[in-house]
Amino acid sequence: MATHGARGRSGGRPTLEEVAARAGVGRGTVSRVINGSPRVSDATRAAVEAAVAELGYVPNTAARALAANRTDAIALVVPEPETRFFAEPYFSDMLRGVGAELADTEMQLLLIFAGSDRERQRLAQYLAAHRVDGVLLVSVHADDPLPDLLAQLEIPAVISGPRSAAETLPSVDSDNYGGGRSAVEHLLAHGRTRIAHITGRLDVYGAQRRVDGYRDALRDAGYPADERLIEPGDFTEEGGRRAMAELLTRDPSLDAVFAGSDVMAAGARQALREAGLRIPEDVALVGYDDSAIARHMEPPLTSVRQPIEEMGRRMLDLLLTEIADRRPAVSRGLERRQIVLATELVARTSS
Amino acid sequence: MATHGARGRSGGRPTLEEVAARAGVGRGTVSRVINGSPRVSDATRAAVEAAVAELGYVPNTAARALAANRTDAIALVVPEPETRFFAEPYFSDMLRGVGAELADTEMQLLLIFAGSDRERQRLAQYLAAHRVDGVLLVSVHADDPLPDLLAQLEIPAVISGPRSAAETLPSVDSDNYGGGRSAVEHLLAHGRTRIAHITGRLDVYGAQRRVDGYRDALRDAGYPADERLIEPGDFTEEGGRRAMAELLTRDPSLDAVFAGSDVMAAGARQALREAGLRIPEDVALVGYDDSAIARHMEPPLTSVRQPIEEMGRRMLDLLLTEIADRRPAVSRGLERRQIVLATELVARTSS
DNA sequence: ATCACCTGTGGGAGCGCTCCCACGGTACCT
DNA sequence: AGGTACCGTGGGAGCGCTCCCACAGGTGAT
Repeated sequence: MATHGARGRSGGRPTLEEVAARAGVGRGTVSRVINGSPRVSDATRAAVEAAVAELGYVPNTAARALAANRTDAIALVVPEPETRFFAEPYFSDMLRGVGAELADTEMQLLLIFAGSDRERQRLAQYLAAHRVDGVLLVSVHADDPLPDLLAQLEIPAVISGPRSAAETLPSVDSDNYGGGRSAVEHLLAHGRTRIAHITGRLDVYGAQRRVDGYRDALRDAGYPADERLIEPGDFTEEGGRRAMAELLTRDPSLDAVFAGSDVMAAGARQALREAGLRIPEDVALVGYDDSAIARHMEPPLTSVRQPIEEMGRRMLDLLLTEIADRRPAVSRGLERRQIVLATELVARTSS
Repeated sequence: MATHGARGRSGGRPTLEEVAARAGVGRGTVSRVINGSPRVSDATRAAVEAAVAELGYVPNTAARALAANRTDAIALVVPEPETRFFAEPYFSDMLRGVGAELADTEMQLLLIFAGSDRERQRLAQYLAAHRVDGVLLVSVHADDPLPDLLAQLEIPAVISGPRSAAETLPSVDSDNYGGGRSAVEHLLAHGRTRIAHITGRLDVYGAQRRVDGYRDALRDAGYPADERLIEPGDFTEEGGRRAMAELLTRDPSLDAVFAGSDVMAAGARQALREAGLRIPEDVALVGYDDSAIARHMEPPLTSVRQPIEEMGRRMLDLLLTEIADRRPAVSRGLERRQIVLATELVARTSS
C-alpha cells in the first residue's frame, strides 16, 4: 500500500517487481507463473495472472536474455543472394514450413541472407554475438565454412541437405537418389531411352545424388550412362536453357530430359521451343521439386515431388530438440539426427 | 596482473570488464571505445582496440539492450500472407532497397508477416515487448489498426504509402496520381481513346490515386471517364484476369487497358489472349511497377516505373532519423516527413 | 596566484530479469 | 514427541552492459 504500488513510475512498462507487488507475491513467484513452472499453487497463479492482465505486463526480452543466456530467436540462413531466394520456390516453401511449425512456439524467426562476402562478414559477427539460439542452414555448398563456424561457436544448427555422406550436423533431406531414379524409371517406362540429365550445382550433395540415381537407373535398365548426355546446370532458369541448348547440339537424338529442378526445366523448355521441338512428342521433360512452376508450365511438368514444407518443419523440430538438449546438461539422446524423407513422382503431360 | 587477468573464467565469452583489465583501463573507457565516443585519447583507444582483438571480444547484445533500452533491430512488417509477399515483386524490391541501405548500419532487419489473425496477434505481442526500435510498414490498408498500435506504443514507424491525404505517420510514396496520368496520356498519344482501367485494391490509397490520375487525364483530354471502363482488381494475377474478362464482356469496343500493377497486367494479358485479342494491335496494355514481369512478358509490357528500391532506402532513412530523434530529447526537426518520388513511364511493345 | 573550465578517465548504480538458496508450513514416518 | 521430506514461496545475487557523476590534471583568463 506504499506509494510505489499501482502502475510503477508513470508511463514506463510495468516490471516483474510491479506485478509481484500488485499480486501480493514475490518476484520469484511471478517469474514462475510467467514461465509456466508447475510449482505454483492454483490460487497464486490466478492472482498473478490477474495482475499481469491488469497491468498489461509484457516481459522484457533483453533482461530475460541477459539473465537466462538465451534469446528465444533462431535464424534461417540462406547462403545465397536475395535474388535467388526469391526466384527459387524451394526457399519460400521451406520458409513456409518453418514458419508454420514455429507458430506454436515463443520463438522468433530471423531470415538472413549471406550471399555476398559482406553479408557473410556481418553474419559471422552476428553469430559471434550469439544473437540467436540456433541456426537453420539451407542450401549449403560443399566447401562452405559456415557449419564449422557454427560448431566452433557451439551454436546448435540443422542443415537442410547434408554436405556429404559423412555429414556430422543434424540434417533433413529428401531421398535425392531415389528421386533421380524414379524420374528416369518413369521416362524408361514411357519408352524413352536417350535420356539426358541437366544437373544442379554439383557442389551441392543432393544434386550429386540425383545424378547417381539417374546413372544407376539407366544402368540397371541396361543403358550404360552416356556421359555426353549429362550437362551441369546451376539451378537457375538461364542455366537450364543453356544446358539444354548444349545438349541438343551435342546429341540431337535425345528423346527425354531429366532436369535437376523445375526452374531449370523451365529453362530447358525454352531451349527446346527455340529448337522447334515439341514437349512431350519430340522430347519428354521431367523436373524436380514439383513447385508451382511445374503446375503452371505449358505443358504441365512431370516432376519429382519433395515434401519441402515438411522438411522445413522437421528441421525446426530437430533444431528445437538440439537447443533444448543443450540447456541442462541432460543425456544427449542418441536418436537419429539425419532424417531422409521420401520423394514421389508426379506425372503430368510433359512426359 | 592478478589471477583474473587473461581470458576470464575458461570458455565463456570475454566481457567488457575483462577487456578493460587487459587494456589496463576502466570499464567506462572500453565502453566509450566500443561505441565510438570521441572523448578518448588515441593511445587509450589503441590499447583498448588491441585488447578487443586479442580477446575476440564481441559485445553482449542483451546486456546492451537492457542497459541502454534499445535493441538495434527494426522490423519490416508486411501485413499480407507470405504467398503474396513472394508473388509480388514490389515486396522483394522494397526489401532489397532496405537491405542495401541497412548494410552500412549496425542494425538488424527482421521480416515479419502479418497476414493471418494469428500472425497479427503474435505481432502485437512482439511489438508490445518492444523487441524492435522501429517499424517499416509496407502496403497498409485503410482500416488497418497497426499504425495506431504503433503510435500508442510510441514505436517509431514509417509507412510505405500514406493511408490517406491526411496521413500523420512519416511516409514514402511514389507519385501515384502522376503515374496514373502518364499511363493514360501515353495511351492517348498512341491514338487510343477507349481506355479501361483495372484498379488495385481500393482500400489502398495509392490505388485510389492512380484511378484519380486516370480519370483526370481522360477528362483533360476531353474524354469524360466512363465508369463502366473501370473495374476493381486486387493486385493479384487472377484478379487481373477476371477483371479483364469482365471488362471485355461489358464493353468489347475498348482499345486499351491500364492495369494498376504488372501482376494484374499479366492476368489481363491472359484474358485478352483467351478472347483472341492481340496486344497491342487490338488492345494496348500498360502496367504499373515496371517489375521483372514487365520485361519478361510477351510482348514486353509498357509500365509505369516506380523507384521501389529507392523508396525502401528512403523509408529506412526516415525511420533511422525518427529513432535517433527520439533518443535524446533533441529538437524534433520539422523537415518533410512525407516523401513523394517521381514515376516514369517505360514504353515497350505492349502499347 | 586564483579561479573557471575544459578533457580524459574510473567506477557506482541500475536496467529487469532468472537462478538458486533458504525458510515456514504441512504431511507422514518412526 | 521428534525427525524427515517435500511443497510453495520470498528475495539476494548476479547476468554484462550504459549512464552519469566525480575527479585529476592541464590550460588559459583574470
